[in-house]
Amino acid sequence: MPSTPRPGETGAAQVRHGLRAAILHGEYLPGERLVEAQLIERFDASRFTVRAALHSLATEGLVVLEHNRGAQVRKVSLREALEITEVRMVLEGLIAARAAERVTDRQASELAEIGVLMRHAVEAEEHFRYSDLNHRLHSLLREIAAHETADQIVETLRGQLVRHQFMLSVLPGRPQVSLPQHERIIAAVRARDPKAAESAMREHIASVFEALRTLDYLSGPA
Amino acid sequence: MPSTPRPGETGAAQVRHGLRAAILHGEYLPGERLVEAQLIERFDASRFTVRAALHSLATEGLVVLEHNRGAQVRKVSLREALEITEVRMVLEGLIAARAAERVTDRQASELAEIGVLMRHAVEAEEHFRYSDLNHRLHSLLREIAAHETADQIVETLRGQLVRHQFMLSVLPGRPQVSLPQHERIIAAVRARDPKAAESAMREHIASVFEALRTLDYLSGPA
DNA sequence: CTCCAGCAGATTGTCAACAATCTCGTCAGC
DNA sequence: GCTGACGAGATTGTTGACAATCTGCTGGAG
Repeated sequence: MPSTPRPGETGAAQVRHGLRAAILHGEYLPGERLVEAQLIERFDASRFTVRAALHSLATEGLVVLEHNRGAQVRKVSLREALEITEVRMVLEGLIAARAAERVTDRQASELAEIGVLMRHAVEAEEHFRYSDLNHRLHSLLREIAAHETADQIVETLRGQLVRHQFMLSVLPGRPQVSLPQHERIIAAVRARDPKAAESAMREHIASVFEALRTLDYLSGPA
Repeated sequence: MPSTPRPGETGAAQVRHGLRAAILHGEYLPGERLVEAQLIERFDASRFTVRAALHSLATEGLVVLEHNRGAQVRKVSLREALEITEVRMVLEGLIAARAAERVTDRQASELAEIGVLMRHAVEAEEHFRYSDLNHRLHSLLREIAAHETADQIVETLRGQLVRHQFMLSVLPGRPQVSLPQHERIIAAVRARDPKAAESAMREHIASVFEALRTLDYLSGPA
């Protein structure tokens, strides 16, 4: 599946999106070399196009380029993952605050609905469903906040974290911890209280931060 | 001055730095087209190299690329400038908090020194000197915090703001407003009080935010 | 006088070939 | 048996030429 070819897009953007998706899906692991010839075959693109995509992803921080040694998927150390999570904490805090200022009645009930579904998912122990709702919640908040700059940075950072976040979602007991946090965020935004929304979001991500740090001891200093 | 040629660097990075510096210095104005042929001559580089640099700066947000229409310096609207300032507010808040946790005695006295020099500069109405010290203060805080992720994002955003910040520094009365704010930040970091440092920094940049917004009415909706 | 089609010049997008560099296996010397 | 130099193969860096597209001008029709 060489990614749906979008007619409106130039080849470079197609390859970039495809490769980005592949890395995010874990098809290429951190540290793995991205050989141009392979990518040319996979995406049926020219070397020029592949090269442009690699450079672009390098600036985005998803791959690293070394002179005369080509590209490889960037390894994100746990220290970096923690830094990224800290940055996400303050940025999503900003987003939550703005969402509380701008939320419409319609959006407020959408939030409420997600909250209810989340509780059901946790009670039924449907972890995948809960993880999906989690994503929808953060996504909806960003949509409500309509803060392009913060939005784009958060999205970029999320890309760099995929592997670590995957590990997190496996941690048992997490949903029970995060559900009330999510509910507090939803309540604060619905109450149109920016400060409460920001601090609820920050506490939530701070708890993710701690969980990530704990994970370090579990997996050891690889 | 085609930028000092660094021997250790590949051509692409040289052109990128040079062009970046040129844009930041205002040699190319927002909206101005960056014609490849001109850049080839200016930096004495190949088209390939110039192209890579443009793509890189595009991902960084300093230029925009349109298909078959080449590159131009990105115009940052006031709305975007305000968004960027908000993001800087929370990120530099995080940096200030971390700086308060990690500051050494030696760094603390460096901060104190900058504070004294700032006061002198304001009293002597040496605006340029104050602006320089301002830069040094924020820079030192980032060094103390040693938060690579936040640091890099802030630096990138600062680049996108150059034009607007230039306008700000011209505003009369600003130093009198910002001096006490700076002093509070320094005091909080020296007291090793993360929360106080964060809120002092946030208040400072929130005030910059308001000043920027005011500027809108002065210059009109161009 | 105004508007639209068509053309020439300029500019960018793409490609294929060549040059430089690195990696890794091999072999001679100690 | 071990160390280090050598070289073939693989991979990336760079260049120049060619194709596609856009922009602004010219000229004719209404």
